[in-house]
Amino acid sequence: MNKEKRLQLIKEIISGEDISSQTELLQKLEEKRIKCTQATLSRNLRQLRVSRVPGNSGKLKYILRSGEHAEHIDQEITDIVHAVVDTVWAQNMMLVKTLPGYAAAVASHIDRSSRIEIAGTIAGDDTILLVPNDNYSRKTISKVLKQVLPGVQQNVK
Amino acid sequence: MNKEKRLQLIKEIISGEDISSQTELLQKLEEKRIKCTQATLSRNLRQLRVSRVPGNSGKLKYILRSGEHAEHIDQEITDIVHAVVDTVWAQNMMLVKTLPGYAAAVASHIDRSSRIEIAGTIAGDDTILLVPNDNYSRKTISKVLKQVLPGVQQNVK
DNA sequence: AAAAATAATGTATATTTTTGCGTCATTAAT
DNA sequence: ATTAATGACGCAAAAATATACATTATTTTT
Repeated sequence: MNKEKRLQLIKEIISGEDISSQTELLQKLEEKRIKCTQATLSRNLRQLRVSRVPGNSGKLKYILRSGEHAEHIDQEITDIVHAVVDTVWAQNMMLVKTLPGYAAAVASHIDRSSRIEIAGTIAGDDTILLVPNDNYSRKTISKVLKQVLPGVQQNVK
Repeated sequence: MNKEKRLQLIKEIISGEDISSQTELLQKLEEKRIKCTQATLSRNLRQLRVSRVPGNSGKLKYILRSGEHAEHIDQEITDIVHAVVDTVWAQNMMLVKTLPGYAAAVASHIDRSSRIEIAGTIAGDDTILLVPNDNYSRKTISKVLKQVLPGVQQNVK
């Protein structure tokens, strides 16, 4: 089982070419030796907030909602992560502290992960306010952030 | 037969409330004495570039695609209200999404209303976090915002 | 004004997506 | 170390959407 890898690949594929059905995406994944069922894809796409929109040609295609213009997340991850200094919970929201001037970059990175668990972020200079969507626990959010910002230590409680 | 009217109504309905299926939309239309079939809706939605996206709650909903907003971007915004793209509730706070770069201006506008119901706002580039004071309901806050930013459509639920 | 071309629509159906449920795996709690 | 809780997944069925085809309306051309 390698969900993370699959999610990453899904993002890459749909932002790289026009995919119009889950079955089609399934095949593309299979070419990369990643197998799952269409049902799983349906769930994954929701989690990534991928949506199917009428493209310019009129044909339907999948797009990353918040990451339309952005490139996929790649090697830079590790760099960005180093800017994170601390994470704190308050009022059911997470405060992510960064090195001065890095908040925007990290927030943008979080935004582009398009995770459904996150309602939105607001970045100042060295602090990010991360607002979870309703009904997601701190624990869940922490997990998500762990995926989005691998290696960052978190104070869950 | 009155396609134009129907298209207009579709836009109004889906931007005013959360609709999650064409059948549901069909019923809303019928309430307004506009009748057609699901097949026609499917075609109309494509024409309007409406798409179905996983909303914050995880549930699917129809939205008018960014083409609209994109047009706005080039234009000069005369009324600050027009910069507001969407409002979302999460964690008992309201997220006000704006066109890129407009959050500060809109937030400032909200602040200057000095409404007691609002504890404060924090603005990023295109998102405002509006923090209500304790013991004010979502509904109340929505009403306040309606007064402060007249004409902005809100999804209360 | 008739004919021809184009657009809109409904019906029935095909295609696609979503979901309830059972199972197995992973993680947390006792 | 067990047991409980959570998450991921496949399968199959349900739900939802898209479309081929036929028909009717609308517009354009002659």
